[in-house]
Amino acid sequence: MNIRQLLGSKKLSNFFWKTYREDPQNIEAESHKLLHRTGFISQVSSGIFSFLPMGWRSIEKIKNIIREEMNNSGSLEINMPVVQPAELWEASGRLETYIPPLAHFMDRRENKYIIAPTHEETVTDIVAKNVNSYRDLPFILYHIQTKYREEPRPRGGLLRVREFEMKDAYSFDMNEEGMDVSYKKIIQVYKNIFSRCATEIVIVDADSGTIGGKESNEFIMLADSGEDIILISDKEKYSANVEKAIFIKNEFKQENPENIRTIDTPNLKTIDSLQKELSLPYHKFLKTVIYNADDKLVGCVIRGDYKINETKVRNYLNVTELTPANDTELNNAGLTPGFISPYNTQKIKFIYDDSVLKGPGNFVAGANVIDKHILGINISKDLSPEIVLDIAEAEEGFSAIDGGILRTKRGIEVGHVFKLGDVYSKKMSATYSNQKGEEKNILMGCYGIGVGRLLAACIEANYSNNSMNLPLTIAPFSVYLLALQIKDEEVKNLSEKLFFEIDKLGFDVLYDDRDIQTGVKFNDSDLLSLPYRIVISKRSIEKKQIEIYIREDKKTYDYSYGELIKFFENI
RNA sequence: CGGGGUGUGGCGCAGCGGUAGCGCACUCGCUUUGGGAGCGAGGGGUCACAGGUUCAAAUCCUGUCACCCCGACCA
Repeated sequence: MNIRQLLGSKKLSNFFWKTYREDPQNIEAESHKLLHRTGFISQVSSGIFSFLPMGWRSIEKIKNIIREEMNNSGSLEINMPVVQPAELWEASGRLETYIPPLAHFMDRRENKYIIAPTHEETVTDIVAKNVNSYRDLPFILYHIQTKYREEPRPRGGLLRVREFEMKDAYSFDMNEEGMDVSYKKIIQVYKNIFSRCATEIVIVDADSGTIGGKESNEFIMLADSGEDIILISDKEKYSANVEKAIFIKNEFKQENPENIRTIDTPNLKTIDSLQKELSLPYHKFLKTVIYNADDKLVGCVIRGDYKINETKVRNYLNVTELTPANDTELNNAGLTPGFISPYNTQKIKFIYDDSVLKGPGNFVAGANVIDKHILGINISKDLSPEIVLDIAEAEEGFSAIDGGILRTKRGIEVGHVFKLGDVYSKKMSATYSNQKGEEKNILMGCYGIGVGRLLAACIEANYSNNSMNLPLTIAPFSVYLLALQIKDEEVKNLSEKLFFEIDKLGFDVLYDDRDIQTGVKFNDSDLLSLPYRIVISKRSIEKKQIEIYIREDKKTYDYSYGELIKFFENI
């Protein structure tokens, strides 16, 4: 390749690149603003974006890092289709249960096709058709493919979209031990990937949601703009998504059973107002919330010093819809909104949080009569709960199971791994014969990274005013070679010579050879904020010094030509 | 799906009953050019859409749609 061709796709006079001076109207997320202003993306519709040449270079760099690390781990790249027959999803049982509902279309012959939101079904089908023996196991397959999910609310530019590229990997093992090995292997791969993208991540215990399976971990990049809330123990041995987090509940001395008495509590419908009125601590109250769970009413009872974690309730009940019941539903069930209690309420199934058994024993609860509460309800004497489990939500300051104190942080979920076990292999007959010739279910794990979201998250983590500051590994280019007075032959020659030399050393150089205002070039360079910026002008030729700005140092240096080349040789 | 906000040239905005304007961007010319230039000359918009009120609608009314933000839900 000669220098002209090499320059072709790397000089701005030839590049399809448009930057914007102002933020687009309405948008909030900094990564979204910057992705737009630096011409990385172009919005097609809500949650659906095109990548432009500059943005696509970063995406490709991220994908290459992912590929290298996955391949190094021995995983094998494949490719699975986006369009899939509905039968595949019928086999796993997710055709009707997937949330949000699967996007689909009918072909000319009225056959139903799914636009895939994920690929467990497809990969399990491949394995069911092609694996027979324990000799074929274990292995890990992955691909980087487009997903489409009908998000209720796309947001934050690339942070939450409807169509996106995901790297999804799937492990196949003979037994639990093997599955654990694969799971740990991918966790290490993910650590490598994120550290190469220069993002600091926290690994947390997570809920497995629609995907299913038992154990699950999320990779969270800490950022105030993130939509996930996580809890980290200050002893740093425990961290979890709030959906999943457990904690040590306060215990109180068990009291002797009291007699029940009803009191007037006009308009005191909340624990807050009652607590003030009665001058009793929060843990003396029972909080009862009635939910509509897939059109059936279920009651949840928890001690007043805790809140209900709806994800935990949903998982226990194995339902898809769980919303607090409205007043009409409550009245129809003979309940009095604001004064509900499990006492003498037979029609409804109640789930108790285990906090109710940790003292003090006697509680204040609603009387199921308007403007009345009951004092002295004893948990074992009067209620004798049958279903007792953990349905409490962890909060800032609670005691962690490692002996530390839980702290709340916000973050962006950039990766998620699941131990699926035989959830899919059982339903889709992905089996193998073991050494004894017995047919066994293959145990699976699945592992995802959202590519575009990772880019947005890196920007959220690194941006400063009007600058993306992407790390060297994923910035669209490494060096911004800014030539001033480009019409000057000496400037042009020096610039091209330098371009070629640095390019040969393995750095992507973006050559700004545009014959436009100096200020525009500097501002574009600041927006893109590549790790290195070199300025060539008549001045450099006169002084025989070349100016380089090193972002990491936030400093400008003057080097001779030789020194500059040496500098890049030593990086 | 609830709550809020915004829709006017490519982008950001003003106009809020009398038939469309500003800045930037774009095209041409000259000058300038190490921090989003100056002067001059141009091109570009059925004012989101559909009804309605009015002599007259970007402007008022009704409805719809799109986008953004908060929540719900979700990887």
